[in-house]
Amino acid sequence: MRDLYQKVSCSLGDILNTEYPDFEISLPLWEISSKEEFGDFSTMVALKVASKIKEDPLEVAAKIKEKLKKKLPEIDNIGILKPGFINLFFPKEHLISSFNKLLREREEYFASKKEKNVLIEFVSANPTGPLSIAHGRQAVVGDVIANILEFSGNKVTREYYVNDEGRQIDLLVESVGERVKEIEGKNFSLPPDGYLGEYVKIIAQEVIKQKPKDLKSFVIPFILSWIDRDLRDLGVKFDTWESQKELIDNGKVEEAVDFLKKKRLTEEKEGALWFLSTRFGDDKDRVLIKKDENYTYFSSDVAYHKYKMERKFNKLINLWGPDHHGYIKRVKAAVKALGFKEEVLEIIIVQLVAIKTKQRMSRRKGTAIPLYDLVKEVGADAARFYYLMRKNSSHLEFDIDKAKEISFENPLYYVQYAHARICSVFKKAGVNNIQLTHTKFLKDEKEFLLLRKILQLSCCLDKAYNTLEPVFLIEYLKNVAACFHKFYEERRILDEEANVRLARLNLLEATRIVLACGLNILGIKPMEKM
RNA sequence: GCGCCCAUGGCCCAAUGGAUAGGGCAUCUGGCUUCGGACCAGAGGGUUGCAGGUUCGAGUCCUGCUGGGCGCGCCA
Repeated sequence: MRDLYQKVSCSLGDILNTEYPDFEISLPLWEISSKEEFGDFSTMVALKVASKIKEDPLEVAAKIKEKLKKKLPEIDNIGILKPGFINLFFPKEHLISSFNKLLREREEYFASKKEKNVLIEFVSANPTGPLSIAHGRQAVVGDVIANILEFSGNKVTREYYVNDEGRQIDLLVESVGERVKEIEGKNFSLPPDGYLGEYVKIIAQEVIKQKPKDLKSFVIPFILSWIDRDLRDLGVKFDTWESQKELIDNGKVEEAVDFLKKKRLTEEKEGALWFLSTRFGDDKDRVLIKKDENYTYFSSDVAYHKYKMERKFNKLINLWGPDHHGYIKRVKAAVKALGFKEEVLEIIIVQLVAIKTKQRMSRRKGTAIPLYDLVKEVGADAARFYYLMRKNSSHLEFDIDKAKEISFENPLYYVQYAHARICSVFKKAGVNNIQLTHTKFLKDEKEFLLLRKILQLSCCLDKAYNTLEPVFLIEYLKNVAACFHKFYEERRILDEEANVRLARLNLLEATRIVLACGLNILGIKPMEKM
């Protein structure tokens, strides 16, 4: 389907270039038809062109159709509908040959070879406590974006940036210290903005047990081990953990600041050192070194991004929470000032998880809902699927009191059920490996409905890849499952005569491959029974 | 005060300025002596927050209003 899609896109692009050179082409030209009666692919370029040149859309569509017919003689059915849509119907032989290829190559059929070296940084929550369910979304979305990139042939490094330096860390360590005193029965007083969560007491107990020499260098790794464990329980594993403290200790921050200084992009004023970020599109200049001679968080971030670039990645992706929205301009400014191309860095804002409770989630106040509670309650797979059900930019409603319903009503099980049903049919049929013949015995319209649907996976993956939105894969898998369940209800498989039976078993196997492929990319294990 | 985002059936969400505004949950009605009923088929439910405007065409774009969320540190 992918090769067909590309061919069809090129043909249409050529026609537009020669017939309507003034028309600016915006991709994608074709989209998967929203309804079966609209064929395999639809386009509304005729409408766009017509509005630009003030002609009748239907006439433009007719003209384009004639040109398309000449370029694509193998496609016998091209339709035009009401306002000016052009719809393509692929002949069955095309679908059958794609079907054969799919069965031969299996998941590989949908893979591609982009061969970029990508760094994706996500979660990066301060090590000041266990991860919350809000971080869970960042973790799963980042992980699945990484999977999508990997499946498309890129080399991907998953990185967690550890903010192990600064005021929040000091506050937490101080809070632990006071809790230690409390447990030991001494006088204690929590700092004004100290951390109030119960976990602080757990750490304090651990401190008493292990009696570390230095509190800070004990507490942070301890919390990081929690974070790592919670992420693994969710099925997310990082390749590298970059420490902010190490960037400072290794002189990388100093180096980055000096670099900007030498380029005369800094200025001393009011006792502080400022980066002239307004020269690169920022709203105001930013402090690099504070009056008290300490580096700001921003200055280590400049160094961090410099260090990212130096590691020879051709694409950097950052996943941030919406609270960092105002931070984008200054980091992009820094990237430009450091002499790198701005487009290399892509920043995705993943919205927070909205909680249906009166109280606001705060880790410091100890009111955040821990990620491990959710995973314990519903399991990693259901949590992952649920997290991916909205676009990155959409708020995700999350009612923790309904966590059990999340697992029971999770559409994941609709998809898993389709996979398990297919496995069950194979078990009943008593076949282990399917022969790749008999695909030519697919004749029934119901069969082709399902076949068309499963072949769309490559287009769906392209869309998810281009937009970095895993939600399209979720929607697609729900769609495939629905299509399969319907087919299963309408047509028998095992009690048909031999040729049809084998053809349908092949169709089921292809459907199973598609479902498994999609689920694997989502980091979810397909179930053979449930 | 400045800036950003959101408002779509009872609830949660879809819909690159384009095809009859779609789907899930909930409600109601049907469907297993037959490959798994965690399924399928069907029904009801909408003036897309309000008022204008732009055009062949507006849920989508512009202006104003109402109601909600968030960001605006030499915090991290």
